[in-house]
Amino acid sequence: MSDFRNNPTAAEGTDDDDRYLYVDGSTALELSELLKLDEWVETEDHPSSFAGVSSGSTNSLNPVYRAFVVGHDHDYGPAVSAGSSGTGERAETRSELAKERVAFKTKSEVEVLDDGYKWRKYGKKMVKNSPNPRNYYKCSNESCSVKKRVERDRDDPSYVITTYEGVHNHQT
DNA sequence: CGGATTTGACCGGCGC
DNA sequence: GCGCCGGTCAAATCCG
Repeated sequence: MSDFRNNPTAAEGTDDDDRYLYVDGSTALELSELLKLDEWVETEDHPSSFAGVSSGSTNSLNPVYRAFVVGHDHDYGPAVSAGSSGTGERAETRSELAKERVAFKTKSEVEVLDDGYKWRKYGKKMVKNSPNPRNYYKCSNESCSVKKRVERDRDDPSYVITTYEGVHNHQT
């Protein structure tokens, strides 16, 4: 159940501190972030960028990017907890985006897709909901605070979910 | 030798 | 107030 768009599983309520907008590559987003997404998509679209690990294995060059989104952290007022009146969904708080998150779901055997940036892994964690570990990367550039989070799909291990956080303030 | 990984520890937030 | 959970740090290690 790749419920990325929203999590009706309120039963747990532990995960999902942010919401994801499920958008296809064709769906139009009115946010300026879309431009960036587009950029990313285009970047990914170039198979030449798919260097991957030197495993030499025949990686399936059949990328299917799918999800992503723009969420904002901060301002997570616990005030919503009282939203017992049905669903207190409000997807209109997109006035200010403190941080931006873009998640790609790609079908690939290699988790590390070369997007042209140098990443330094700084952590690995096991998430409770998935048997697969989650890797944390950070842009190697000094003044670039972009972070990346890579994990495999819980249901489809053949899919890799890469979540970018922040924007690069430097060229490739 | 320098820099990237690794892996466990540490920490802060949220829920109960 | 305590414990769970996710995210980050940092020291030791590995690799080029």
